[in-house]
Amino acid sequence: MPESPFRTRPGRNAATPGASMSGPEAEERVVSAVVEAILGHRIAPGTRLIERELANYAGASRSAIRNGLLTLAHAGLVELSPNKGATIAMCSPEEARQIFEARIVIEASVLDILARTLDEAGRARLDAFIDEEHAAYEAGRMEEARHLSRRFHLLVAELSGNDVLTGFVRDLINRQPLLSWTREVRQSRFCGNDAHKRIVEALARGDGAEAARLNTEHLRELERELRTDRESALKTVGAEDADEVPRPRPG
Amino acid sequence: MPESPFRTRPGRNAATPGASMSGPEAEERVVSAVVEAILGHRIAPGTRLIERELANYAGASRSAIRNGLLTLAHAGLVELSPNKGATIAMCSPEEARQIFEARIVIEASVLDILARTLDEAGRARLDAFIDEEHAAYEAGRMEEARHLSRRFHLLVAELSGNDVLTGFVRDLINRQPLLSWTREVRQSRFCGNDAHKRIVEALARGDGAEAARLNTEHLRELERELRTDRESALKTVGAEDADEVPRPRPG
DNA sequence: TAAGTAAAGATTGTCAACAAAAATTGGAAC
DNA sequence: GTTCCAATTTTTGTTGACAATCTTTACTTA
Repeated sequence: MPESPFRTRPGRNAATPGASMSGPEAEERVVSAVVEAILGHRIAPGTRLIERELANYAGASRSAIRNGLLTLAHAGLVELSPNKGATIAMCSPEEARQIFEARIVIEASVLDILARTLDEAGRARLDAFIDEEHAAYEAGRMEEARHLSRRFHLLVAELSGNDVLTGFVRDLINRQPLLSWTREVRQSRFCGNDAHKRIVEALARGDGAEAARLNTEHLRELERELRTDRESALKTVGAEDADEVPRPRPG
Repeated sequence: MPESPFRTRPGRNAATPGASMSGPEAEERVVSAVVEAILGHRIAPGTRLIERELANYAGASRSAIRNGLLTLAHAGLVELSPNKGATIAMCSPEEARQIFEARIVIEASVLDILARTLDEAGRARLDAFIDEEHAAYEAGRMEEARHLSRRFHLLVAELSGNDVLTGFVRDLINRQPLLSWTREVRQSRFCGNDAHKRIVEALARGDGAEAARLNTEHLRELERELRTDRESALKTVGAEDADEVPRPRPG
């Protein structure tokens, strides 16, 4: 069984390595493995991805890996430089700001659309989702809670019925974990506050402007938290265990 | 000299075929050739792209072509289906609606940002651009005018300083020609009305809301024109010269 | 010790050939 | 004339090998 090419936390692997079967699934396997690893904060930005290692890991040929990396690069999750290879993308503070700005304006538009078109079925899905999210949080299943918290914004986009905007939102959400390279993001206010719930209530009232305002506030708070996390991480960067969290290699 | 793989209008080629040199430029050459051909309405949506033909045309190997097609697929310009190959993407009316909706909301946000941040240099660039656009229109250089007309919306995004949103706008604009498959889009109101000029004026006043409103109106009119073009094209589809405009092949 | 340099190793970029799948062609039956 | 089916051709998918490039290592020199 090939070893995971990602440095992982002890007892937690990036994904189950596939058999050595190849095919179009192999490409997807690599893509989703990398995405999952990024989302789970198991790879740090700047980590170099080596084609051959990924190929062995996924039981695929280098061509499939190459395609997968191209896909990831287009999604902004990895950076490709000619003759140098692929690394997990690193977001500068400025890029992070732009991503948040983009999320704010696009999600505001989506909420505005949704407030006008939300039907009973959609409302029911949102309510059920909020309950599920709350339950995960209450039960202390933090990883799941964080996952659902991200999914909420995607669900809102999906319900708006615009696949194009939904795709943009998905890309932006997937890049979120690149913005902070601390392993464990503070979860306190993630789902503790009922920001999502209040957004849904505004939507149910048909008040798109208020829903957008709440969402904007919510994202701004997230951005603030992230920035403080980032700053504190920079201060203590020398004290961490290099084996657990791979440091970005320059160049 | 290899023949163009695109059916072209007489006396007008998709691009100058490159020498048989290979390399990373080959991939870009194919990508830009296809993009240009789509933008110039020289390939119809649904046209099948055959790897070997593209390879001969661009003087590249199939690998490079394959990467290029993947890039184009990510941008939504071609569709890839396994074992079947690549075709120029076809937009359903619903997709077209979604693309316009996305443009409307994203460009509105961009204009809102820009109204607050536009400086003298930016203002000057916009004015110069408007002049250039007008000049091209007056001189009857229609292809250039159409090109500049699209570039205007991109320039606005660029000036907003948000690369993420700019990328989204670029993708959306590039897909525009897929929405109508008539060869010659009626140009009458494209640059004839001074929609762009009025948008810039609103921006200069710092009135982002008005700029956004004007832009939305502008895009809605474009969408209306496109829809009528599309409908009339559907009526006369049997009467056209099959050699000039390749019909989409089903499957 | 530090800096510079050349060899060795590792990694990516490219290609051509082969295998698998799909599209086309031709012909037979109705 | 139309429909079905098999053989052929075309096209895509995959692999492995080789060349070009970058990175590391080891060594020399100041």
